[in-house]
Amino acid sequence: MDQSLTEENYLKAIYSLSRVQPKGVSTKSIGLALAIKPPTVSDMLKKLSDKKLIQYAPYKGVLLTKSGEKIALKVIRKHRLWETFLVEHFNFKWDEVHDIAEQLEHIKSPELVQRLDEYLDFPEHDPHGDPIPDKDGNIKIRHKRTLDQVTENERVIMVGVKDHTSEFLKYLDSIEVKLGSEILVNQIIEYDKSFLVEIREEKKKTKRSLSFLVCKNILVS
Amino acid sequence: MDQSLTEENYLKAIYSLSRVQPKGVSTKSIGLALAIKPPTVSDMLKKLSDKKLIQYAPYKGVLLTKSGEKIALKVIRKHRLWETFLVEHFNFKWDEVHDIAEQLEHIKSPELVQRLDEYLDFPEHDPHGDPIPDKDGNIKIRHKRTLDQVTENERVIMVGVKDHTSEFLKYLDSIEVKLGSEILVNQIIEYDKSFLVEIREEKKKTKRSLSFLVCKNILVS
DNA sequence: ATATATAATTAGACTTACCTAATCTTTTTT
DNA sequence: AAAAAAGATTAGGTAAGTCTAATTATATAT
Repeated sequence: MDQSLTEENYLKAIYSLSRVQPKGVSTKSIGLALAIKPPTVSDMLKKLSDKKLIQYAPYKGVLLTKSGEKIALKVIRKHRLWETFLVEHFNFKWDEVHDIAEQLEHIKSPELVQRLDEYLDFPEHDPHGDPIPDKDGNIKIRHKRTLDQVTENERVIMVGVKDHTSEFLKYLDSIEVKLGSEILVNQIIEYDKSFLVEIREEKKKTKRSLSFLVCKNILVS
Repeated sequence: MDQSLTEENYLKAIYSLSRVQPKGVSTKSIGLALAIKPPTVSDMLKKLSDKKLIQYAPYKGVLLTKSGEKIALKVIRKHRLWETFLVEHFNFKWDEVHDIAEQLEHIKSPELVQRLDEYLDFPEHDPHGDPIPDKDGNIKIRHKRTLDQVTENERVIMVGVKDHTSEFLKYLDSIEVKLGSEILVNQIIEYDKSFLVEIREEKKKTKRSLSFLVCKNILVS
């Protein structure tokens, strides 16, 4: 009862999209996410539906069933564990691990995942701050604010990113914003909604101006 | 110019078979090695030949070209590095790693292979004693004797296995024969060509009887 | 040296995962 | 409420990698 690599990718995409569109995910959006044309997506939805991995009625959006979600979470678990491994043990940077993890997440060996989890001492978050589902598929989804929702004079901690692209992550590196950084919002500029902040890292304090778009993609607690 | 997973498996199989049949590998034997029927193999040989990865003329045996060999060695390198990693860092036993490495060997990321190699401190042999090609594809092939070729009263060191099946490896575990074990050949029984040996492991000496078949599959130096 | 056995290839078909073009459905606009 | 736009599906086709059945080529044995 093993899924193909392709099926796993569809389930993962549907899982991610359903967090944004909880009422149902469109064929089109799945196609966009996976760079696949809608008719192909349509065929696959039929197939996943036959396998009872998604709830699907033609022309309606799709959602994962319990068993579909279980599989998606397993793949996401592997992806995030491998990313953690690559950063912590192989010295990759957080912007370099996505493509490799995209391959490693499809390795089929429950025993290997278990050993990996142990080796990393059961991490709860990956290098981007995303929660790692445990081996039973439980995932701690804390609803986090983005930095743009923070008010003036608040002090917050950076705990994740919404944009996972290499470009964004490298930009954060360049301005020395990382997971755990303390961010003090000094002033919000009305005109362009940019934020003047102070970033505090053990002993080092740096003042920065962050654009609205950047703030939108920084998760804080 | 990347090979498919399937193509990589064919190249690897041809590489291994050509060590035993250096004049050329038959379609049939490739099929047997990969559990694929000869007509399918025939098609693939055509394709690999078009890509100049093998020397192939219908009805003659095949051999790898320089570039085909280079690819085969890269895959073998990855396989053996991953096996080493799994045993040394994830506490897998030497009979458990083959199937997982069979998947990991197809991960495409030169950077990852490099980091893996560094992490392992550039190992020269995998957990079964097989040599690991270096990053330029150089492999140290020492012609090793099998234990059955050893004469009475010789003292040798176990350096590898010819049979890589889980069954054989577990049998060796059960009689406490491992890489590095010192083996003293006390007597060779004419009747069934079995060997009476003494296995020396730091302080422990054990007398054993090893069948001809077992001796045939133990490599020594 | 011919007959037979073995090996390899060709022919035709299937599955998975993709595509384009055409045809519905549904939603949005006017 | 009808027309237009957007979205989804159907129809038919392609490539990779597999198969079986039939054919052809080579090797072996009398």
